[in-house]
Amino acid sequence: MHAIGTASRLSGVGIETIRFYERSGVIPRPARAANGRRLYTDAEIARLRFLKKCRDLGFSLAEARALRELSENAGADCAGAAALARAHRDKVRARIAELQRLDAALGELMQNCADGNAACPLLHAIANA
Amino acid sequence: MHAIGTASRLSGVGIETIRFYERSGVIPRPARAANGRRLYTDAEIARLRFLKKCRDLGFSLAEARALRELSENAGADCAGAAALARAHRDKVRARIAELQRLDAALGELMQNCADGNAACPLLHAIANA
DNA sequence: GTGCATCCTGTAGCCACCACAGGAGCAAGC
DNA sequence: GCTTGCTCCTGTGGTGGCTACAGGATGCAC
Repeated sequence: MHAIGTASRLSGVGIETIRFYERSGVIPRPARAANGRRLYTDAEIARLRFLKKCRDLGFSLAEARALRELSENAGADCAGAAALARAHRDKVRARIAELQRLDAALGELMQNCADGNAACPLLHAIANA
Repeated sequence: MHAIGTASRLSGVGIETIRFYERSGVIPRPARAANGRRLYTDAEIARLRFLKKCRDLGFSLAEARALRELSENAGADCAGAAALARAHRDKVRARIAELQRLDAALGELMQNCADGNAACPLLHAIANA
């Protein structure tokens, strides 16, 4: 059984974040020592590590929670997990495409700026597009 | 002078968003009619359109506000605007690179899932990476 | 005068945390 | 035994950029 600081260090999830996960029901309430301090088992720390990896992969907290539940159920629903991951990858790709459009638009706007014009073409373009 | 609904329609900025911009000081408080309703000049509506375009280009509200101030000052500081835009484009590109890494990682994780394995390789990979 | 659209203020919710304030406990060194 | 410094506790408020009400007042067309 480990204190919250140790759990944080071992899982990579911040102390405040662990307490936030508990408050919002993402993880169950852990055991408490006689002095009221939280105590975490190795399994609970593994759960936190799992959540951290999901968040690092860009899954929302709700998705991360769903994946954790899928992984902890006997059998580990592979199809469900793959569907979640596919949907998430599609969102990531859509966002990439959107940002690439932005990148191109910004490039165009900045292009004429390098010419040392007196009136800024960038600001003018934004104002009058 | 136009009511807020007209200003919203002409600028593309939502009514609640216009009031939010006012509350947070992004735009100055407009004139009021005798009955207390907000009245917007054409210049103020143009300002809203400018902000909208900046937001559509992915600038933060603070950056949008800075650009607006640059554009309204006499002379329209081109170098300042270009610097803001460059910094923003760099952030956009960094985000694209990050998302592309995520895309690749997700692809790898999903790869073995299609094989119809009993134990889900995706969930296993997240749990034990 | 009746209905509907529009406007007003103020507050709360979204996401995923992060940063306190103000206090309590605990272990080590002197 | 006392101080120092670390960790922990609860509770609250802030971030960004809106969005969605509640509960009321007004305006305008029929």
